[in-house]
Amino acid sequence: MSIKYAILGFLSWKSLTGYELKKLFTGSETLYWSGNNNQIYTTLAQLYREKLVTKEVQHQESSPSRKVYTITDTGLAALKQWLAAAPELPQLKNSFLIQLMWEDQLEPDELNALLDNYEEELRVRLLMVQEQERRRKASPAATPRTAYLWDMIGKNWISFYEHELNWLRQLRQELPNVPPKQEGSR
Amino acid sequence: MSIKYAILGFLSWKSLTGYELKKLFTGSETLYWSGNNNQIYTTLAQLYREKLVTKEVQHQESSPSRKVYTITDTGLAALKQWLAAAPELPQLKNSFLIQLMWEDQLEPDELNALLDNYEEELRVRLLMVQEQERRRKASPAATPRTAYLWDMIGKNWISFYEHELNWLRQLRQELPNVPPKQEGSR
DNA sequence: GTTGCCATGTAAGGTGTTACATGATTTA
DNA sequence: TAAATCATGTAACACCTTACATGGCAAC
Repeated sequence: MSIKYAILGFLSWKSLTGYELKKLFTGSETLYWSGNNNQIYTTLAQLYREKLVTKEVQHQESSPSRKVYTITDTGLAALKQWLAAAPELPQLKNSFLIQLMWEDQLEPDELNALLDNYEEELRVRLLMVQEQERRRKASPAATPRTAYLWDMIGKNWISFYEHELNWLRQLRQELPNVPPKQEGSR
Repeated sequence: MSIKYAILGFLSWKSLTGYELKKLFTGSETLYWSGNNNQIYTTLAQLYREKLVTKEVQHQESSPSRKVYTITDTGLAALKQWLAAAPELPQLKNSFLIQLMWEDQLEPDELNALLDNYEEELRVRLLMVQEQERRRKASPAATPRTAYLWDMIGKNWISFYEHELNWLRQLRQELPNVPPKQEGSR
């Protein structure tokens, strides 16, 4: 349940509304919930129940009242404890690799179309992440250390996709040299 | 819902029981459900309802009767369609990167302990995956092409963890040169 | 006039994990 | 005598996504 701590993290910098948090999540690869407002609003309600945040309701004539959330001392303590807690390993789910496992059952041109498709999607995503990074770097960071860490997080993502692309290119280069499938080899 | 097609994939090679499938899933990084028998048994029931597989019950005196599942022609067609379908991008969830986002709030020695911990876990996992690969390569593959593809899938995983380790080492090398956090910089 | 921004939420459904339940046989 | 293997499954819960619902205001 790291969305809880991601929210506390942002609130440790400054008080925010659910909507502002949603915008911060949107367009971040790392915060993979990416603007899923359901989880943001329900998690905020949960944090409020657990007294890790306080809520200030700002009534407005027009449309819903803004709810500004502020982290409590208990919240800060909970955040700090999580920050120091044993990290989990990354969780990578790549259904493309599952497809590849039985790719032998496809015709060469079908496979080629599949690989084209995957390569194209990877390239588009890489460009998106690079663009995101460029924009993020433009906004100032709290400390040089934070700036460095966020840069490294961005690099992690960029090189993840670059790496996947390189792997794919190697595969596409070598595959024609591998004896093709035998017909009726089921 | 790719577990459905992963099961059909295995059944396209030979008929299997739920228990045998469970063993095939266990210890595969790619098949990330890794021995979650709940999903295997429920998915098999679903595949049976959808007539993508047939079931042969083998009664045994002692303990539950084995249920051997066989793929149908409809099942083979469904599998082939999925194999040719547009691949999804990999989905990477790395809560360690989320922790890093606010690591500024930790003391240098706490951060160091965290990085130690992550590096160690990565190294252990890398060894596990390499060992898995070594064992998998020992068992014969259906076709040279399948062998090649499975090798590439293994390489993808190994280099994923190697890559993450390299990134971490770079971070640990550069971090001491970055000005430390300012006290009370909340 | 349609799109986008502000701002909150609910409902439903899909996916995934962990624990529980049973019980015989084999291996250490 | 304890454990692992064979073999099936259920229950509860956690997590995540998508769609729905409302409605004013500003910009193009």
